[in-house]
Amino acid sequence: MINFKEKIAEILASSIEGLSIEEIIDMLEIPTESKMGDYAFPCFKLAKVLRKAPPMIAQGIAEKLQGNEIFEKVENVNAYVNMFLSRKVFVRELVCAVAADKECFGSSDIGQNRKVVVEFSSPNIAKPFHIGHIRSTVIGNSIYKIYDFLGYNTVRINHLGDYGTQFGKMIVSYRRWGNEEDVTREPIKTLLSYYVKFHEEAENDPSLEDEARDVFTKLENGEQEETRLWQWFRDESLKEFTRVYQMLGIEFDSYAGESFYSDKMDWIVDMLKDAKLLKESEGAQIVDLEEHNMSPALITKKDGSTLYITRDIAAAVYRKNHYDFYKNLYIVASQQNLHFQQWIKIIELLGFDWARDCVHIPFGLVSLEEGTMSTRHGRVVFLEEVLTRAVNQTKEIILQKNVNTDNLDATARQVGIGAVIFQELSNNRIKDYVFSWDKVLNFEGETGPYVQYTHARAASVLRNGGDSANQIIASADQANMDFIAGDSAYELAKLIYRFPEIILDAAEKYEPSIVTRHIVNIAQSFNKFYHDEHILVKNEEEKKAKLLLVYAAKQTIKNGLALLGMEAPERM
RNA sequence: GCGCCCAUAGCUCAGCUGGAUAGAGUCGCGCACUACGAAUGCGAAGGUCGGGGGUUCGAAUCCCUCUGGGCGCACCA
Repeated sequence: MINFKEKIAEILASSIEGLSIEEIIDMLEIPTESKMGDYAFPCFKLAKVLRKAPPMIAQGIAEKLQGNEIFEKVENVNAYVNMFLSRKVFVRELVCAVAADKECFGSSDIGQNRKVVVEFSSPNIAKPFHIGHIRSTVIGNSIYKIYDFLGYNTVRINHLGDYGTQFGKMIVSYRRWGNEEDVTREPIKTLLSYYVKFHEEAENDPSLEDEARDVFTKLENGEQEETRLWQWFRDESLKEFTRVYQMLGIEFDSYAGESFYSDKMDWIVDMLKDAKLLKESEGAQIVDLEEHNMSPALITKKDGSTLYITRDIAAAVYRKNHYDFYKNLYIVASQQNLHFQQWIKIIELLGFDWARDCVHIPFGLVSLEEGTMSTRHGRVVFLEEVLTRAVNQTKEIILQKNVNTDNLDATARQVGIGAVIFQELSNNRIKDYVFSWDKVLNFEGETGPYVQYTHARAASVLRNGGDSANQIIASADQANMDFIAGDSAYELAKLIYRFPEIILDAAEKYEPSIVTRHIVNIAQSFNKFYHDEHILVKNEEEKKAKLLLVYAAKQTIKNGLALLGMEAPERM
């Protein structure tokens, strides 16, 4: 597909002295309103260099550009050179590109197969998968999809919270108050109850905390009985997590969690020691980060057992050795900002220049109307329940609307779960939000079902279009673009055209919501086009051209949804 | 106390590497199903961009400061 921005920059470069094409590309803007053109070039900055008033400069440039065949019109308004592309040229380019690329439209080989490790989801074993976990899970999955689409060689890692003192607590609690049957029957709920029980009891009997730490140390030393219990808890928990991942359609390449690094702790501690970074303080081993304006990082406790920062350092070094990553991404809550700053700094102090390739991608807090979520106090909303309710509601709506779907259950799943995913990816990830049933079960306005509905509607038009859509797509270049050069068709085409650059932007900023917002815009624009113009007209030539644009919109929405981890039903 | 983040329409949010009259959705109001799917579309209404300084031809956007809120700061993860 022609890069019009680049092309315009080339043309401009020949009529402006002293500016490179790259500089011009940076300066080119898309005007706030389309009546001001498709691209605009502001001339204010040139005033000093050229020693002329900006409007004069703009006037001069506009005159030089006049008559170039890719422009329909070029005018000078308020020191801006406003450029209107030839609609026919533009729309032909776009529609043919989508027809040729299909499910690859928007993809790229910019990644050159370089390795990108994405760590996401990473729930704690033996705790329920609640609405707070959805963020890392869904954002991470989307970032993985985006990088994959851009030609990177991606690795998805679920860094399970399957280690640490909490397992000491769990084991202590199980031995005192638990039994095997309950765990087997309902693993997570039961294990959670042990965890809660532990904390209740520990309030009156602080020695339990020491006992738990002691048990964890045994676990870390590989004692048989502790290891067996831990392994059992882990296996049972993973079964439940897998069920949620299946509902969400999410997979991982590795479940190497914290425990995976347990035998690499000495290695890391020695490495830190050799680098003279370790210091003893109150019986613990720390890395002093004062000169980097951070509090010290605790590497080992006074009893010698490790902390999660030790395991994160080990994980990073292991991943560099094992994957030789180009980028190592962590989709983890913003509460852990300091933790990441600390260990990435330690990696740097160890002399590893790849510290800069480790990126913490934080996101905001989810809370409930009652307050912060707390597993211990039972203030949680289970993710599985959210997904199930969304699916059930979708089913009701479909039955109400009496639409013919091939498979009610499958469609309700795609739409209901899609609604939850879409909402999660609608806002900037850094924002905190309060979970609300009303909001998550609302399917009108800027929602997942709205975008999927638009896709299904476009699919319906294509089905009703007569000639097979494939035939029309195959001969895209022969279409008469006059029929899709009207205002609403052109606006739609422009949005679709920007899809590839939107994905690049989303990747660069690690921000899936950029994709989400854009496909909402495409859906809105499509619906407007749909209302403004009759598509299935008698005139075959006109109908074919319009169907091509419908196809382009449908395919782009589908590709966009896929990047969010959502499906695009043909009917709903 | 120190550090990081957030503040834009009644509500939820875009826009933030400076550019033209600050945009959506939602709530409420008024319209449109005898064209291809009304989970839709159209219209009107809704703003001291938290306050105050500064930089600039130009600031929601950059800098300083204040206010309000969130998160974090040693043996949890």
